[in-house]
Amino acid sequence: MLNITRKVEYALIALRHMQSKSDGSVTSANEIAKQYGVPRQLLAKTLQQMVHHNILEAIQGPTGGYKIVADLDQISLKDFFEKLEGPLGMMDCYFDSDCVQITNCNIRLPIQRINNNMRDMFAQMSLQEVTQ
Amino acid sequence: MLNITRKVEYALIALRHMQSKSDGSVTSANEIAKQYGVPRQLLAKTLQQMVHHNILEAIQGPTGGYKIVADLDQISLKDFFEKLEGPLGMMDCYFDSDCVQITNCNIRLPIQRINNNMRDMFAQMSLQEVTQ
DNA sequence: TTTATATACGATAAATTTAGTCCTATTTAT
DNA sequence: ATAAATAGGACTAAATTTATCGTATATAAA
Repeated sequence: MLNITRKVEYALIALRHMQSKSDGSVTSANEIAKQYGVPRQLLAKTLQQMVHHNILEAIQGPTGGYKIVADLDQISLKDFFEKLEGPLGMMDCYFDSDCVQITNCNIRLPIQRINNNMRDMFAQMSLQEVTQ
Repeated sequence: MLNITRKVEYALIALRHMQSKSDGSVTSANEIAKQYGVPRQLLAKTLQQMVHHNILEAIQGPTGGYKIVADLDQISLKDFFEKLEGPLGMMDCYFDSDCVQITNCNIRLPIQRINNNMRDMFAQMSLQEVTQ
């Protein structure tokens, strides 16, 4: 329960790996996939998503790859999770609200309280704290 | 991401409903199912699970039902979640460990750190705080 | 003592979500 | 040209979650 997804897992593995390398250097999806035994295509998509969110930069062509361009200290874990997986919350009714029960639901507020606590916690942790 | 399950949701709805009633009174699965539009059988199983964990007591036969017997102040949200859904954690590798990558996984410790923070948070919230 | 209405619970099916693959296009260093 | 990389849409597979089915047992009340 409350698991993180593979996508987040692969993203963290990749970031951590890249951080261990010298600053200018570039890492291909293949390199990470091989070293950590992770599916290449799925990993690539995740890396591309991070490019999209300005966490990584992509260099194309052979000898290409990815490198970190964001300051991971400035990215909260909450933002990171949400960039990769969308809204972070314990119940969907706060986001899509196609819940028909909404009028006589007696736990909206209680759950929202849990939600806020969890979001606050992840908002206070930086990505750097996790990948360093 | 990081959603709670329906089971937990239904359990919270049920507890909250029961708390709003007078102390000796009994609530049937049917009553809750109808009032909140949740599937009766699944709800019933959840209630039975709570009986098993000494949160509720079941009274059988017609006029039977369930009532709260535990002190919800004394049950942490962490324990509650784990009673219903098993170990609370962001990655399974801490529980089943059939992960072949374990030796060259570079994020075990970082994730464990997140894990612990999350578990601590839920350990500090009581079930009563949520259902009151 | 029959009936109706509960809980109890194993087995299974349906639905949803997550994970992974396939395929093709584009970029670019050699 | 070629090979090795990113980019990304479409699709399939697997896993998990959610819901249902069916049957047994308990018991209050007619």
